[in-house]
Amino acid sequence: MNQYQMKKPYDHQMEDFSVDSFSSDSYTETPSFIDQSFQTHNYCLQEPSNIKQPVNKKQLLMLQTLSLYLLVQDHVLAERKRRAKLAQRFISLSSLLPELKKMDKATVLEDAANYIQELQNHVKELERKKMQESVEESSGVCDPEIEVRTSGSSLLVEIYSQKNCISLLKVLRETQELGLSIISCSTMPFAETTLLVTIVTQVYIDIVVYSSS
Amino acid sequence: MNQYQMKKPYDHQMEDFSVDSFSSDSYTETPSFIDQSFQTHNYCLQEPSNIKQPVNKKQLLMLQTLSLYLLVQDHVLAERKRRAKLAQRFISLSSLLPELKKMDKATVLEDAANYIQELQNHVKELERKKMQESVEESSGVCDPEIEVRTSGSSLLVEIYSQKNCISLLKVLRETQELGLSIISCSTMPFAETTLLVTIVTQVYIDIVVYSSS
DNA sequence: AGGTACACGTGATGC
DNA sequence: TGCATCACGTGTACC
Repeated sequence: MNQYQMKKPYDHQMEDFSVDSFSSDSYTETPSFIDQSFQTHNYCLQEPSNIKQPVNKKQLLMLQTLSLYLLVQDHVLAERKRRAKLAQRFISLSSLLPELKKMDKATVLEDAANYIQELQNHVKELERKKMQESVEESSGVCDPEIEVRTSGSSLLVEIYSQKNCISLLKVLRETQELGLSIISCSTMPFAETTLLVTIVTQVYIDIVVYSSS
Repeated sequence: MNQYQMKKPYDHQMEDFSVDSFSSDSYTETPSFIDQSFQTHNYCLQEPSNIKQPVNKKQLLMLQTLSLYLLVQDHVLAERKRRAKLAQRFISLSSLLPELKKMDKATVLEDAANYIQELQNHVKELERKKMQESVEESSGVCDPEIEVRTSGSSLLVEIYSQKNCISLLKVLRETQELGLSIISCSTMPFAETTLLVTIVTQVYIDIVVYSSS
């Protein structure tokens, strides 16, 4: 799964990038002059009278070399951290891809791109269907003209729906929830595309009927 | 957009990786011994009598060095090709990501992973809704019990639908397309979740009615 | 100026 | 055996 972390060409690729772990690499092992430099530094601290003595050319060169070395090591460390981050991201990304056989970096990138496009198309398709459905539905729900006539406690509701499918059961259930007892309900098709719904109800509790639209 | 191709640290990062374009890099420019080796080789070809002469140690060393050099150059070229491929894939991938500000490799990888997860969740959500809708719909379309009674040229159809929304208009339209003249159609809710549809029709042409329960 | 990111050439490793 | 891939240290550029 995580081949990115398994290769250890120089035998010093550690999780924490500890400098102490360097051993077999001639490029990165601590040069011999380091110890000498540190010893010189300690010596100066131990004998304050010598601090203001101008360091000789050899010592100066060593100090310069040391600071350069430390700078370079910093650079090496930073680069190593960056690579580790990239490797980790590669692993995370590849773990999201389906049917992943080769764990190539190139393959991971390519498959990720293909997979994203595939998902985008899928989403687009699904949302297209969803959209047209909701358009159909909302135009069916919002459009109908509703006419109400009363006579005593009786109520005549006429719904004139333009679209294919209004949720008749929902309408009837909501009617009942309003405290209206349904006496009869008839539906008739009209002009091939519209539906006339006629509901006769009886008010059996005291309510106020709000006309919306 | 394509920062991956813009950095030219050694001033020899070319699109076609032409070796001729190498100029300022001490690591990759053709060493001085190359010309000598080629001259030696040409000399041997021009004077066949000298071919079987054992080459001296210096010439042998040069030839060995040359072949090694060519091998190394092959390696360099292959690695360069690989890097170019990776960079290209990075560009392709990043071009698919929305709202991409930083074009970091690390950022591209992270954003790609996040985007994929986002899309996956989106698809999952959409398909969940789709699924439950189609389940509702199909159970509403397939479940209803239908009872038909005839009396002369009259037809009484009773549809007992379990679910929320059957496409009543569709049923009525198809009824008419079967050559049935609709006399009346009444719908009544029943037990809060079901709908009883009663259709009275008259057969006005000679047809054969198939029962597709 | 220091930090971040990159491409490079190189040696190593696995098929 | 080549060939492809990798991680590494390094030099460089941009902010």
